[in-house]
Amino acid sequence: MLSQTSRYALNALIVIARSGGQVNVRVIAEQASIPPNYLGKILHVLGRRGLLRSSRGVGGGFQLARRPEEIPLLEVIETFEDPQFFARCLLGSESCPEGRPCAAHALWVPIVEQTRRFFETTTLADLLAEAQPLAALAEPAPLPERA
Amino acid sequence: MLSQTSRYALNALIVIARSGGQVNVRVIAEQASIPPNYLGKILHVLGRRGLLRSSRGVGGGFQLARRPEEIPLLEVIETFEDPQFFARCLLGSESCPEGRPCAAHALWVPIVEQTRRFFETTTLADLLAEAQPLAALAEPAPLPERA
DNA sequence: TTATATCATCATGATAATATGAGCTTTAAA
DNA sequence: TTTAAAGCTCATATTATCATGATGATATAA
Repeated sequence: MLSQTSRYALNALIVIARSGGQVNVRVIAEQASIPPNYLGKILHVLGRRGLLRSSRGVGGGFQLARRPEEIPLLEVIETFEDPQFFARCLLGSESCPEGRPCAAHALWVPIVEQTRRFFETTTLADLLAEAQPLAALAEPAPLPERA
Repeated sequence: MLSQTSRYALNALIVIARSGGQVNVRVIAEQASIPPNYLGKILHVLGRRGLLRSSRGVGGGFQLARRPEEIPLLEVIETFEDPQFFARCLLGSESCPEGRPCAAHALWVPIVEQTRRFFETTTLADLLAEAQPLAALAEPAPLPERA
């Protein structure tokens, strides 16, 4: 459904949000199991998109540019997926032109709309709410400070 | 959402179903705007899967192995997509292991389930029902016989 | 002011999906 | 029995995605 890149971005944002402050690429890469070099590029793009702020030098890293409740998943996904991601119909190679829909159009539209609405209304905060109980199960100290 | 290959397969099946009988690769490729060589390979796979029957030699071609009402879209899609297509969760690179779901799991499952159900319950016949009125609009003779 | 940690950027490689082309095999018709 | 139509199969090309590595720029701290 989503590209590997979008999944990396979402997982990285969860790690950053959970840290509550600034984290560097190496730490994010470790915690989210993402190749560090590739992650650097992804975070840079999220920065240009206005979702992250970065600072360089000793003690630098990335932090959220907004509160998690103000980051809908749709905004993350749009950054890395084809802009036609939700416009594209089931059978067509492009979006169905208005007034000349593909064979599956009427049947497919409700599914796409519901999916789009999910990404529009679900925010990073919702993922955190789901994720934290699990982290608590897995690790003794859910929010350890890092050097 | 779907790969190009799956979309080609669905569109090809629609053309074959509409013909009502046997059609050769060249004709299907023209009507569905699919590269003929690539289409040949796709149809061959659909044949091995039991969705199509083929016959060679002069006057040969492909035809449906079952009635359109008995061909759920899911069966076509499973032929070309990753088997994990519907098991894969939003954030995970694999399906969420039982008892250790990813951060988005509980939120995402209803969306996936609805989508899966769509592909399970929608058949080729449903696509034909959608497609035919459009063909009638576009062409004077909706179901021309072909040599 | 020097050293080091860190993000920024560019160039390159690996892999999978998509697509093409050529020759082989089977079948039906002349 | 010959011929040609058509699917079958394999080898190769193209493209986008995913990923790595090396170097440059910048900020902090000693």
